[in-house]
Amino acid sequence: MSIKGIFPIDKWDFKSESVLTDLPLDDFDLLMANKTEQVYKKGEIIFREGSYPSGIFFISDGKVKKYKLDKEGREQIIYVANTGEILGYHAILAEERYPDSAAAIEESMISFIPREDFLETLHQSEILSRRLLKTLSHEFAVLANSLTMFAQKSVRERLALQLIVLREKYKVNFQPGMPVEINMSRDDLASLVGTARENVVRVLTEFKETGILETKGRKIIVHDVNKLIDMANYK
Amino acid sequence: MSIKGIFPIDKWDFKSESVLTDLPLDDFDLLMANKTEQVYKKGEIIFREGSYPSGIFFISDGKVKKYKLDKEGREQIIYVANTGEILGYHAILAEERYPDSAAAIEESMISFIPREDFLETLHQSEILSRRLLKTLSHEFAVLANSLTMFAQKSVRERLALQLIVLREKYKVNFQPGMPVEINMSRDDLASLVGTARENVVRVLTEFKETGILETKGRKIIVHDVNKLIDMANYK
DNA sequence: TGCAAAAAGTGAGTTTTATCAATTTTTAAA
DNA sequence: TTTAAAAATTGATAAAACTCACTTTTTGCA
Repeated sequence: MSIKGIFPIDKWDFKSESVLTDLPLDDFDLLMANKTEQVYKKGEIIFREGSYPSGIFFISDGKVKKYKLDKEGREQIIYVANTGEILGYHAILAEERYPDSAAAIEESMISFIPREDFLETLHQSEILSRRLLKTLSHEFAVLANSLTMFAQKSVRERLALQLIVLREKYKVNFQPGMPVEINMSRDDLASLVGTARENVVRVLTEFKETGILETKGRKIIVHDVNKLIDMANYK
Repeated sequence: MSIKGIFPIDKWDFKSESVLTDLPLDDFDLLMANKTEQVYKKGEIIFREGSYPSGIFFISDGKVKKYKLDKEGREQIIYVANTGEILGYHAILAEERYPDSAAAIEESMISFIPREDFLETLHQSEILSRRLLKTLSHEFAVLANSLTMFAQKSVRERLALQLIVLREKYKVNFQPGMPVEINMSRDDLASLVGTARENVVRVLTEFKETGILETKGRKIIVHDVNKLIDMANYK
């Protein structure tokens, strides 16, 4: 059985991939006219909170964390964006500075589309505009879920929940029964779950002892998603 | 000095009032053609999470909490919407069910605009579409802030922060130096701050003892916003 | 206006989470 | 492969937050 039958994964995923796929050719060409592509190494910053947006980014391949730093420098991950998703459109559409920072969490291939091209395409294309409205509205639901999770769930429940979500994001050429390796540093995991690294490690140890998962070095392999769903205590 | 000089209140406010104000007359008329107006008493539910959206709502006067219930029935307030703001558009634009519930937290006058009228106006009006994109993108920034607050701030800091924000929302015919009465139940405050009622009461007592605020029955009057900003420990 | 119900407030004990100080393991570069 | 640096892990203690049981105050309605 797919995860969708047992867990509402949609409610934890932005789905911004669907914004650009199968856009009418005219719109797509206009948008991509001046795109430039670049490799970002693990840890490299794509844009910084508070700076002025110069365009949007498309993840051809890789994973990117969207995060905020508080004044003590503590990082909070808002969302992990995957291959096919776009970044940086919020700031341009809101006519504000970037509300968060973005950095690659693994080596990633990312295209840059200049602000003017994005806005011009948006002006021309009702489909793009409609899709952005749809995606942004869906994002509202996702963030409302995350917010509620942070406000109401324990560290153990939050980690269980995020592992379920991460497992989906780390699927590549997945076949049922195949193991999925979640390859994320404990620090990133901690800042995704909103706790200290030590607590993540302790709960992971607990999950290992109950047979929910296994670790190989930093990699996490989930053996029992159902138990994880139980641990998350999520409707 | 206005609050804007000392605290970034914009980052905590959706600003959805700006969506409908001064819309071109044609668009506005089309949108309002079949609107119906209704009074909601304190506590009355406007829509429920998980149900299908039949239209959008406009708050002519009053205040509305947007919230989610977990499976134990514990409530988490996502946002407090004020006079002039609109509600319920996320679900329609995302083509999903309502991601949260909405209920009046004081007697409110609210207009209902049918889904079809909203969508037709959106189709006709590039301005409406642009404004929604702008508002939704701004909301992303607000929710990212809230999420980070829940993940990183203590109960005391969160309560201080929310009191600063609530004080702005409860301003009516405000003149500098005038007292602002925040009239919200301790239960609602607790579910806004993401803690138990008892903790809200304890921190409020502490704030009273340090002269930050005063209470009159359930009403809270903030005397020293600057100290509150200090307590919130917010950049 | 009085009164019952609801809401607010208090205290004590327990659980959860954070913090600090280490040690061990893993990673990646030479 | 070796090895130094980075990352992960463990343990102990302190601080924060939660829960339960209860008392007091406020509210809104008869």
